[in-house]
Amino acid sequence: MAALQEKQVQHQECGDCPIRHRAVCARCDTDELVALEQLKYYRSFQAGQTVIWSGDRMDFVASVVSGIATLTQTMEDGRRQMVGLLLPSDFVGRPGRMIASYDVTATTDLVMCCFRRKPFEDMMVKTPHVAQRLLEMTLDELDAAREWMLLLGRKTAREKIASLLAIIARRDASLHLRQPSSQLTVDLPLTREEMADYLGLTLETVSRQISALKRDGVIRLEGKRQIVIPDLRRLLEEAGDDSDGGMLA
Amino acid sequence: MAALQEKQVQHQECGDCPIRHRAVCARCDTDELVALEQLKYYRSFQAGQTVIWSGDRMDFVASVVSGIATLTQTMEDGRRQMVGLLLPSDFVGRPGRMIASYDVTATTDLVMCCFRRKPFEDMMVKTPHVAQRLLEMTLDELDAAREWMLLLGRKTAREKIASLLAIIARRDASLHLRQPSSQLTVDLPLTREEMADYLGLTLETVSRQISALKRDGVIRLEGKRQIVIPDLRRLLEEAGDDSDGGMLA
DNA sequence: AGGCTTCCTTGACGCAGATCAATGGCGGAA
DNA sequence: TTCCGCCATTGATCTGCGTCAAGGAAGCCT
Repeated sequence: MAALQEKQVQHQECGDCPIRHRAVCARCDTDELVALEQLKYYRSFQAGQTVIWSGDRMDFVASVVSGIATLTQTMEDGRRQMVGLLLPSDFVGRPGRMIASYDVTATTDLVMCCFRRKPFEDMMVKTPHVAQRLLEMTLDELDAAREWMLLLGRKTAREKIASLLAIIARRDASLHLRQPSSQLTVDLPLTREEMADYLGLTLETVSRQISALKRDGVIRLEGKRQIVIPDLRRLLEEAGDDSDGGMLA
Repeated sequence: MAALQEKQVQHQECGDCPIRHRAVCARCDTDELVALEQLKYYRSFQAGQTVIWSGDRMDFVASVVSGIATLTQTMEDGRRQMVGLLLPSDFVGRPGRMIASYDVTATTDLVMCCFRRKPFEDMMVKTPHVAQRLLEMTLDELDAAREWMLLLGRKTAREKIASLLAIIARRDASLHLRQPSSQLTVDLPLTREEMADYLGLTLETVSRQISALKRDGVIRLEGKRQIVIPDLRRLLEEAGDDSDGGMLA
C-alpha cells in the first residue's frame, strides 16, 4: 500500500506528458508506463495554425501539454461553432476512428503529446486501466458538452458571456491551484471572435455584453485580454447557473 | 474462428436486453454473459413519468429496451433544454457517479434494463470488453452532442426542424432496417414542446416551421405525429448538413 | 352527446441579437 | 517615427424568433 502511494507520487511528479498523468498514473504499473513512454512524441504548433482539418485522416491521438486548441465545426456557408476547448491535460482524438470529425486549431502556441493511433489502440486493449481512465475523461467531456448545450439553446447573450468567464476562471483556477481569494484575475485566451464561436453569438454581441458587464460592475478589464472578477458569486448569478461548479468552497 | 462467429450470432439473437447486445456481445465470453444476466432487472415507466430527477441519487445504470426517454436540464426560472434523447439500445447512467446530472423522463411508455451501479462497476473492472464497448458508445454520444451543439448555436429554426426530422428518420431507419426507398414515413415520437426543448426553440416556432416545410413541399403530414418525406435529399439540404449521415447509400 | 383536457395552429406585436458600417487602439515592421 | 494589419468598440438599423393571445382538432370521461 505504501509502495503504491510512492509509485503514484513519483509518476505524478515525473514528467510533462498529461496523458501519462491522467490516463495511466491513477492505477498504473511499470510495464504500462514504459510502453507509453516509448510510444509518445511531441508536436508543436504556432498560434493560428491548424492541427488537422475535419475529414482528414488522423493517425494519432494526443493530449495538450501547453497552450490552447479548439475543436470547431463549420457549415458550407461558413457559419462556425466551437464544440470543444482543449486546455493543458485535455485529450483529443478517438480510438477506433480514422477520420477527424472537427477542425482542430491552435489558438495559442501549442505543444501536444502524441501517440500513433494504432499502437495506442493496441496498448489500450492490453491495459484496461487506460480504457477505463479514457472512459472517465470522455464522460466528463460529455457532461461538459451537455452543459454547453443548455448554454447554447437557452441562455441570453449576457448569461452566455458570464458563463464563459466563469468556465475559464474555473479551469484556470483548477489548473494553477490558485488561492480562492474573493477577487480573481483571469486571462482570456480567446479573441472576441473565438468567444463568439464558443457561444453561438457574433463578435459584436460579445463585445457589447462584455462592455455591459463592465459598466454594471460585474467585471473589470485590465487591457483587453485580462479580466478581474471582484465578486465571483455575482458573476455566477449572472451566468444563470444553479450550480457553482465547486468554485465556492 | 467459426466458433466465434457462431457465438456472436447466438448472442445477438438470444435476448431482449440491449446492454447485452451493445456492450458485451461484440467480443464476449460466456462468463461475462452469465455475470451480466444475473445482475440485470427490468423497470417500466408510463409515458410522462420521471425516471429520476437531476440531483437524486442514481444507484443504477440502464439501457432502453423499448420506448423513448429524454435527458433534460432545467434552469431555476424554468427554461428547459433537452440534452439527450434515448432510443432503444441507448445507455444511460454513469459508472463512477452517484448523482444524476439531468432529469430523465419517459416520453412514451418505457422499459429499461437496469443494473445496480456497484456490481456493474465491479464487473466493468473485471471485464475490459465492457469498458471498451462503453467507451465506444460514449464517444458516439459525444459526437452526437457536438453535432447538436452546431445545431443549437448556428442553425436557423427551419434548419433545426429539418435536422431533427432527418435525425429521427435516420435512427428510425437504422433501428428497423428499413428499405432505403426514396420516400419514407417517420413517426414523430415527440410533442411540439419536446421538439422545442430539443432544438432550443419555442413550441410555436416549431409548429410554424413544420407548417412552412409542409407548405413548401419538403414534407407531408399524416395526422400530427406522422410525417412523410418525399425526397430525403431535399430534407438534408434544408437541414444545412454537409454530411448525409450515411443515409444516401 | 356534451364537456373536459391536451396538443396543435395561427395571428399580432415586440425585442434580443444579427447585420452593416465607422472608428479607435495597439503592436510590429520598415 | 509612420504605416499597416489585427482586434475591439460602438452606433444605426433590420429581422427572426419569442411572447401573448385566440381558437381548432382529437381523444377521453361521464
